[in-house]
Amino acid sequence: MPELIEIETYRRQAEPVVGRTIAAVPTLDPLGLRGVHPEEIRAELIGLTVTAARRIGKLLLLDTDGPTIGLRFGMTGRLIVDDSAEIDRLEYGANRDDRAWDRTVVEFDRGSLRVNDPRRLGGVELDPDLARLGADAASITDSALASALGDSAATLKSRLLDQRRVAGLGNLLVDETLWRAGFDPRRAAGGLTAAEVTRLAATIVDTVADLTQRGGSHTGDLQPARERGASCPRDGAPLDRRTVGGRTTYLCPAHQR
DNA sequence: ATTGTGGCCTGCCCGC
DNA sequence: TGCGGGCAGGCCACAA
Repeated sequence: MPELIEIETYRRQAEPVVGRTIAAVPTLDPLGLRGVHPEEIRAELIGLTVTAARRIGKLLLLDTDGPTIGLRFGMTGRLIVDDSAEIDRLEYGANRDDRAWDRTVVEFDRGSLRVNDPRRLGGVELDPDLARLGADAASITDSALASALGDSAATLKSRLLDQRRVAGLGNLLVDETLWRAGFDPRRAAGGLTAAEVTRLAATIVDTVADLTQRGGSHTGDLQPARERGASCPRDGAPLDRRTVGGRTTYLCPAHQR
């Protein structure tokens, strides 16, 4: 999916719909509704006026004068507001805008919003439980990261990917951050010293800011080396490709400890 | 409770 | 050119 950086772009894109009223919801993919019947959500949505566009982690929130609308984008979801998309290409996503992949379409009194998601892993939820999300990675503090890592025996990477602990990081951002900070993703999350937690928190914040400026989660320094047989862009050592936290992981055995 | 695994979906890319 | 296999930025249910 788009990670925190892309969802923040979507949030800015969605700002113009604040103040608009939902007139119709012609498309709602049942697959993304967690068992709730499309008609049920449609009935609740029609007539609502959007009051704010927020983001927590990878969750886009549209507040209204009724329930809050939560939009998730899965791995391939893109947001199109008033028929224009700011991100027209996603790493690993399809490069076309096929209307057959529209999973959510909302028509307002003026203009529209749609989620185009070939792989159908995103979804819509009303009044999502925000308590299930950890501190937002873009501004995470030392102490928030320390409590997110806790004394966990799980790997550092899996803990950083766990949205209940730290919200917003996906596979690419975690690999980039750990590579920059020089941590082995397989280390126990609870095994970091206080100084290491401080260094990691700073690297997370800096990396998110840096890649935001560059234009996306896929613009990291490690990214060009995310392929078999590649070498570390920092020290030239052969990169290691393995599964950590259930995800494909690239790491440098020479400088990530 | 915590941690790891498998599966959901579909498009794309590579090699034969 | 066509086909099959492997891959994918997320998340959830489930099992140990």
